[in-house]
Amino acid sequence: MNHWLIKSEPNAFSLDDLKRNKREPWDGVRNYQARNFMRDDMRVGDKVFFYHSNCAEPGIVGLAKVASKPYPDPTQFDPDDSHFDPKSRRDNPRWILVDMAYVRTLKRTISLRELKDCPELADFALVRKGNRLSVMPVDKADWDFILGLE
DNA sequence: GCCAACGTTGGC
DNA sequence: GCCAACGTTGGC
Repeated sequence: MNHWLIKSEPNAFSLDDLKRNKREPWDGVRNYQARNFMRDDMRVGDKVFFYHSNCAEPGIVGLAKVASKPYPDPTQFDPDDSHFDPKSRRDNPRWILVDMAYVRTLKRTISLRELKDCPELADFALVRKGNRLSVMPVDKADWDFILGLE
C-alpha cells in the first residue's frame, strides 16, 4: 500500500466535483514523473490526499483512492481536447492515467501554510520550495501525521 | 497580476 | 550533449 497526493485546481475540477462524479479518470497529467508514479507505482486501493492548488486557500481538502489499473489517457488522442498530444501514438501511448474515486471530505482544510509550519514535515515534497509535481508519493509517517492534524 | 522555479524544446 | 529560450505551475 502506497500513499499519494494529487493536486487539482478547484476552478477546473474540485473535490466536490469528484464527490458528485464518484469516480474520475485522472486525465490531463503531462509530466513524466507524475505519469511514472501512476503507471508504475499506484495500486488499486492506494489512499490519496486531494489537494486544491491555485486558489484562495491552497491545501489538502479530502481523501480519494486509486480506483483502476493504469491505462492510456484518452485525451491525448482527441484533437479537440486541450491535452491533445500529436506526438503520441495509439500503438505506443505516451500518457497513462488511473481512475480516482471519492472517499471523504476532511472536516477542515489542512492548508499549505499550516503544513509548511510543521517541522515534522520538513522533508515532505509538497512543502519544499519550487515543488510543481501534481502527483507525488507521501510517506506513511507523513500521511499519518497530516491526518492527525484534522 | 507578478514572478520564481521548474520542465521541455530545439539550435548548435 | 549543452544551454538559452520559452511555456507552465502555483503561491502570494
